[in-house]
Amino acid sequence: MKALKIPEATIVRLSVYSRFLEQADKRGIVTISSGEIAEGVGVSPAQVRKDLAYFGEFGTRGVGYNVKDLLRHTLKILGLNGKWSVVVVGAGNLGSALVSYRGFRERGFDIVGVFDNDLTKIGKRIVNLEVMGTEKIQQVVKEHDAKIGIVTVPTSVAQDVVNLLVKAGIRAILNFAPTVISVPDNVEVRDMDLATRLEILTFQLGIKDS
Amino acid sequence: MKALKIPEATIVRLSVYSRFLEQADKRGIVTISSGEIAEGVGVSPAQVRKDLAYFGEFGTRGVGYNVKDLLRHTLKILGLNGKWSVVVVGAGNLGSALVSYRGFRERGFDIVGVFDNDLTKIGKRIVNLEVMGTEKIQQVVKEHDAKIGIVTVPTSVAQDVVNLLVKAGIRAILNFAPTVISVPDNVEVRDMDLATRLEILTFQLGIKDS
DNA sequence: GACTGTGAAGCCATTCACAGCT
DNA sequence: AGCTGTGAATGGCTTCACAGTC
Repeated sequence: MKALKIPEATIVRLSVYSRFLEQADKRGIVTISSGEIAEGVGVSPAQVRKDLAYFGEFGTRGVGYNVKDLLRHTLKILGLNGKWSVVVVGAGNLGSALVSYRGFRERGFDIVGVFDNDLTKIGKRIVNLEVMGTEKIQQVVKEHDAKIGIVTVPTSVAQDVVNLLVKAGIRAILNFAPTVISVPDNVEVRDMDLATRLEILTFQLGIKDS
Repeated sequence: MKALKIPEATIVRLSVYSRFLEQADKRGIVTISSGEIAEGVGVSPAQVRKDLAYFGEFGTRGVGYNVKDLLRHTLKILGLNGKWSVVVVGAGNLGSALVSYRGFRERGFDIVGVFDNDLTKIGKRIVNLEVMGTEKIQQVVKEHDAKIGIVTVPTSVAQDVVNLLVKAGIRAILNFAPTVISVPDNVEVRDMDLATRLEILTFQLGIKDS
């Protein structure tokens, strides 16, 4: 594979394109141009073409892109041609909400285990899953060959939980704890701190009103 | 104010620094260097200094930064010297979890209203708030002078909800719906699509295993 | 000696503009 | 004529390296 470095922003946009294409496909649209995609998702046409060009030539000059075809390609690129088993650690409000979040299933993410160390939570049912103690992480990860973990525990135990996930063989972590965690080089982490996202907004509001 | 353009990545890091500084302050650390901050949050020392330099000279050459002082400055820059009233639209699992999420309160975000149009949800209590119909948005936003809205409704109604928020005078929106929404130029939007975040990870996993 | 603040350099992502195909 | 694919130009963020200060 051409291992040329791809900007992360390109991947984020690809995810957006793929959802836009799903909608277009549902509406029965067969062919679409970079300009129409750009218009729909709020970027420039050149950006759309450049993003796609990292991965191949999917369009026809003078015509545009075949919607179904391009959709299939984008999903494939994102690794969404198949199911991913995911485990969630932290069965509080946020963790529970993520377990029942439909948007994950729609994109091929299957949550196969929820863990917590709070005895009042263990045994509780969330959708069709029973909350387990963290000592079961290893077993469940192996059993389902899960590669992705979601962390929604408090800051104080986030690193411990991450260590358990890494030891169990998890390769990618989505971290909701508002703290920086360390992992070996072969594990990917993305932080998703909710308060930080609001703080970007308050910063912007502060600038405008001054 | 010097309206020099600040990279958004700088703001995100500033949020991270401020939390790191809170921890350092709690541990009784009085003075800290850019190198120590960098080490703690996983960026380069030069990056830390450059980020801070956008906003002033907060350190002492040969010494470093006073922790309490720098913490106060970073919070101020982020607009966190005070409370922000926030409304949430969408009282499903995710919306409910966000209403009870402590990380918001800790950073000065006060959720003052939860709305939904699902009759089975209206009247339900989430923490200390009663879910209201969306026709009450205008009134609640005015009453609390809320400037920030969080959207956790399905894609199909996201744009309608955003329109209501904008009409009510909301100035900044955190959008969890996996679709692109449009707003006037004077309203800030940040998208926080949860599946997209996982897709960045699956893309990375795909690259590595090929 | 240690560490900040900053201009300059380097690097990466986006935009431009046009050649190439239908 | 219309639209893609892409090298070149631009713009912006990060890193470097050092002058300035304690």
